[in-house]
Amino acid sequence: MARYRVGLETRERILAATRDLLAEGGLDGVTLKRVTTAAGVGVGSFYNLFDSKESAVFEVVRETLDAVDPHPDAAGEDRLQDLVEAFVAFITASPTVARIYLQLAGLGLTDPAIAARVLRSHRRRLERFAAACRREDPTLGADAARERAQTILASLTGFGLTSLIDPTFDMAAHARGLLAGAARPV
Amino acid sequence: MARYRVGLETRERILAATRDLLAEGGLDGVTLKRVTTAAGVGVGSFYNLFDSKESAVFEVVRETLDAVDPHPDAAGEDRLQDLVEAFVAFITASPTVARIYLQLAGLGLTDPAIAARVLRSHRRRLERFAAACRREDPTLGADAARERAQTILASLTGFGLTSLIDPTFDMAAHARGLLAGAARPV
DNA sequence: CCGAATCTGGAGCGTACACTCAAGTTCCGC
DNA sequence: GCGGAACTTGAGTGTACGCTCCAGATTCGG
Repeated sequence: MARYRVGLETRERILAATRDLLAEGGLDGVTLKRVTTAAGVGVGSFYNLFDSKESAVFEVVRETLDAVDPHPDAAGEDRLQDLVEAFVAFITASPTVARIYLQLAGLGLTDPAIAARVLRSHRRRLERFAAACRREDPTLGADAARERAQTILASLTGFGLTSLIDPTFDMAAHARGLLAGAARPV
Repeated sequence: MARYRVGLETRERILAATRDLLAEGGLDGVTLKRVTTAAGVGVGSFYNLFDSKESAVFEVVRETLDAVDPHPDAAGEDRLQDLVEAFVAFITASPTVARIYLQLAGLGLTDPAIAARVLRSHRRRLERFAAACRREDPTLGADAARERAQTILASLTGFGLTSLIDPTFDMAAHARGLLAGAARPV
């Protein structure tokens, strides 16, 4: 939608404002008025550059999701430990954005298009975890690796959620325990 | 607020309507108009019996949370396995209500009063899990038992969340694996 | 430097929502 | 069966929201 240079810059300012508001007050904190005010932009300009409020929010979330994966180009080489640590860092470093991810993930979400994208992102990460599992233990079959990856990723998600609920929960420590447990044979 | 018999009955009808709407369309599906229409009650009556929409919703969630705990009077006797199975049943049997719980739990929640109640409910369940852990392995210290309980409960939460995101995720199977892992010495 | 495409702003639209209020009705202890 | 508290009602209030519209300004290829 943006063709001229000014348009692209405005777009960036809007995304930055959306990101800030998201981090500050969660999904409910993002309203059109606040976004446009924070970006110093008219409402009309917003709709010249985005289809809807939701599309701007989703773009920010997508960027955040992509950012969590460490050097995705070298996905074929990362170790399980790196993936786990990256996930922990994602949750602990930017809890509000993580909260938004979990919120979008399946909770109160009515838009099936967004739900589908979240699921796709989840599956992609799952495959990456599974590959790392196989690399860690080459004797593992494809199915067994996927099972283990599912367990680890689901637990990690739960750890993240718990750390948002209960500030005393030490996510990093539990994640380490998870890794130790996963290394042991079942 | 309700003293007369009619008042108590109306209150029950409102709660039932709220419960249905919650299960049907999530938090967003609950509006004052829908609740009062479904309950066959005027808006004014609602506010004669509840402080706010939120308080009615929270009461339903609280009841649901209480319902998940098996025979809470005999809390001193239940086995870890029972607690885990009850949690799994809670998620799989009423996914929409479970979704609402997770939503309230920390995601997009701005009301600190409700956040505090969710945390309290979480802590209560945590203590129960910890006690069951100690009963299962009496050599466990209080702190070690609480750690283990935290791991199990957080993983369970993650399993529940994942099963809401990804329909192919088999929560019951992973919960069994969790139990087996917890029984093994670390 | 022209003009068509792009960008800008913000008043205003329609809608949905939670909640109030005042007037009338029912309940129930005495 | 009296009286006051509890209950009921729904039109109305205020507010917030996402989004449209469009006239005028700006950009930039030719």
